[in-house]
Amino acid sequence: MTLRIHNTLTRQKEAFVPLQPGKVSLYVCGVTVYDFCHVGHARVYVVFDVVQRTLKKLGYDVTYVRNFTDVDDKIIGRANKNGESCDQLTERTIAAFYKDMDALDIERPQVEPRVTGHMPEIIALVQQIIERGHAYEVPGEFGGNDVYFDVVSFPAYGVLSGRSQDDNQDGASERVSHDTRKRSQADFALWKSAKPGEPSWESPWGQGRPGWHIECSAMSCKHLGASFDIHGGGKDLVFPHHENEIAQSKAANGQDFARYWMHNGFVTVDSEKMSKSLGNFFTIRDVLARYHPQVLRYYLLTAHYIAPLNFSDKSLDDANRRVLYMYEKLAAADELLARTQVAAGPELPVVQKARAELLEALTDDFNTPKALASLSEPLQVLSQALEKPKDQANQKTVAQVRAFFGEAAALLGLFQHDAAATAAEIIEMAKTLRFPAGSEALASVERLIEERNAARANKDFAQADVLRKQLLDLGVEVGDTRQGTVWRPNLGQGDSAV
RNA sequence: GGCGCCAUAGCCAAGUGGUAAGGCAAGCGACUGCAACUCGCUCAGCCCCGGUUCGAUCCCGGGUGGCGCCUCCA
Repeated sequence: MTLRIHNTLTRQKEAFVPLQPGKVSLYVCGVTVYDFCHVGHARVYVVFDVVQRTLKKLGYDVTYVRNFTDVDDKIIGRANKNGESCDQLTERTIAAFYKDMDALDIERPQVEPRVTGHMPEIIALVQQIIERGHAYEVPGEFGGNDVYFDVVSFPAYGVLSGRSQDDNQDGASERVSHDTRKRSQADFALWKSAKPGEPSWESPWGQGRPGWHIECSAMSCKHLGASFDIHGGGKDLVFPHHENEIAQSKAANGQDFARYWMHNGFVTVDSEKMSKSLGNFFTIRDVLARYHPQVLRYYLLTAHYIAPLNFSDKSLDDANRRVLYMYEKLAAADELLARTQVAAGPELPVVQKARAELLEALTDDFNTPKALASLSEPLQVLSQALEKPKDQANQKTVAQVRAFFGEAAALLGLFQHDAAATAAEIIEMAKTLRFPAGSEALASVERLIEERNAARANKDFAQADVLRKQLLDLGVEVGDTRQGTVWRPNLGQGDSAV
């Protein structure tokens, strides 16, 4: 099956042909580790997790590299503010990063390089760029030299972002303070001379540290080679970060750099980009305090990765209901299959169709909304079959659809957990959020339920219905089952804002 | 100012040159003491104006409305 990828470089969907048959090299820009990740970060890494899973499913031997930026102005600033070392800050942040990623079932890349571990490679790369005449030194503020990339010396500058050098001049001249040491205002730092008290490394230009962009050129080259298949990241990295990476890498070795560029759209809040600087962000752990990780993951996959994704309670609540429903159906299937011997047989058309649609969707530029839609029909068939579980044909349907969801799980990173347990977790989260243990709210719900049960026992149904209405007003749905009365919060009517 | 993206039902969201997936919500029916859950059924002429075409939501041009990048940002 042919994989098609929208390539930022050409702004077109192209058939994917790897550099080496059977192998895919993938580099995704990681995070600068000075703070917790927000939902925007979650989206990138969930998206590329699905990319990576799809590539594996297609039989490729995937080398996935995702870096940590652990030297940076913001890290230094935050560490100083906290009164701790940069190392302490970055180590702690990386641990938190893993906790978030693991919760979202994001698989670890094969290589996770850190900038601090690649100084020799970075320095060598900068030297190479200087030697080839694409960078120059200027005196730094506190001794040592800064090294800048000479944009004018590299005519191809702008291929990715579609800007001419004149465009950049115009824009930059209004907002960026002029640095008279730079030959062109578009020139960017490859190496920064150290200021007192900052982490620094010995280099041919004195004590200093790398500029932001050079690290990715150095690390991708080391772990994937000068030329590799796919380079990804958030849309905001197209310019200048990725543009600069291309310039540096090509200037250094003259070879092709990444062949396919993938950029995911932003997570927005009220249609505005979620970002640290705007302050309109929600950390992953903020969200996971209110929604199950599977719900967040599902939600992040409900839009195509290129499109913007507007973050809202309403959307999460929709996802919450749907994911709970799906897990409950899978749990019911598991329960049936655990006590039933189902004979094997030819695969049902509905499963064959769904599998084909799922794969087709993912191989068409990782169309996850379409992929999720492909699960609906088999799920419906499963639900119908579960209505009459003694029917042998239905049992077969349940077994086959359940098995198919196992396959889908591997691709989407959903439904990989025990279904009954996950469904229970989702309900429990909603309960404890709205009716915390020991709270008056919980006590009153339980009191009403008892009263209602007493009324029902006395056949006083009028009173029972009054109490049901009261519970509903509290956001509680009551269900009378053979096992007794159960209740759950009315998902999606929460008053809490994210 | 430069470059670019988006505009599909109440909400979210796919998609195709030939009369629009899926989800949530909603309505109706079944089930139920009544309900919830569940199952079944119902539910869009695709921002506006031109053009190309036998035919456009999908192609081209213009407009309007959102948004992004050009400064750190996933």
